Amino acid sequence: MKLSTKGRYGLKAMVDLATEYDSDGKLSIAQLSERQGISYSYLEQLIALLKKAHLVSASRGAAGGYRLSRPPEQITVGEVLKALEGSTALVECVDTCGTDCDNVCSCAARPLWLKLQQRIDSVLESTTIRDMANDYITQKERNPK
Amino acid sequence: MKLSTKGRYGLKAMVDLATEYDSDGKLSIAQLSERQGISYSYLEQLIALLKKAHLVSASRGAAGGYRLSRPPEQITVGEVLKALEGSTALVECVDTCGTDCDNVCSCAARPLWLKLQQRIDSVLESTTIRDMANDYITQKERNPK
DNA sequence: CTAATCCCTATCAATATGGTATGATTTACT
DNA sequence: AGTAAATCATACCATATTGATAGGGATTAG
Repeated sequence: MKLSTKGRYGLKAMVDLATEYDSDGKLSIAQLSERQGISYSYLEQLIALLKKAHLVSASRGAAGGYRLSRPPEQITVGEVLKALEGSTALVECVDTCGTDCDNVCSCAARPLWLKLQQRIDSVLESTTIRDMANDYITQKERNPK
Repeated sequence: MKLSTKGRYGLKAMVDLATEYDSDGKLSIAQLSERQGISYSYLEQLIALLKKAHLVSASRGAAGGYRLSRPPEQITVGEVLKALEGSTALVECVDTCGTDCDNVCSCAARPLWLKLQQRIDSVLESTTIRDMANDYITQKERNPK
């Protein structure tokens, strides 16, 4: 029940990009990886996932970089995690009902999974990257360095 | 962000045991594995985890088996999952604050993790094995076989 | 005594994770 | 035109986890 670094690193990168959105700035992978202490090549792969999901757009070539393809208040954490991790489902059977599991209908745990998933999704879908960026900025002001 | 079969199988076994609790019955690993279609040896290891956490108690020897060591309404899903998976934390930094991560205090994602974890735990701690067993039974009545 | 059961540990294949490396392509700038 | 900076696309790899199998010992009801 762990969230992998894929989700964590990628989300942090998105928040970082969100702080740059209003000033119309771009961030390169080099900048992002430096600001967050993440390996360049690894981050490259994560950004590729975000790009495939149309959450960021790239400008290639020298002086290129990435920026959010939508305003940060229109990007939910759920979307980001889904792009990075494939799905936010705790258990497969909650989204793809009964493909691989043959006793879904008589599963003792299914009601719990559904309830749990519902609560998780409600948080993920109601929180935007803008919210996180705001939290981040006020946090930084209180505790610089 | 997946829950492994460890947690799923183990939890289902606990619910199975809960249905037997009132009639003071025991269930052997052979019975449990048969009723749920899980490998005997694998289930054995999961039950060992539950035993170590004092959630079930065993009687050894012929005609032995397992039963819950407490009434099912006093066992929360959270306890069970913690015993099986080690922790229910989505991200390490939410319980062991700042042991491995050196920028906890300036992490853009931390407020989100805390909020998310809070919601998850509230479900896990307020749901008992008894609740799940009840759900299971009524579900079975509606849809026998 | 014996069969049934818990108990314990070693092993293993498959997959996911987290990361490195390398080279090709595109493009701004001089 | 040339070059440096950047994205893009793969291939590779070490390690850990997962999900299981196997085998044998210890305990106990009948």
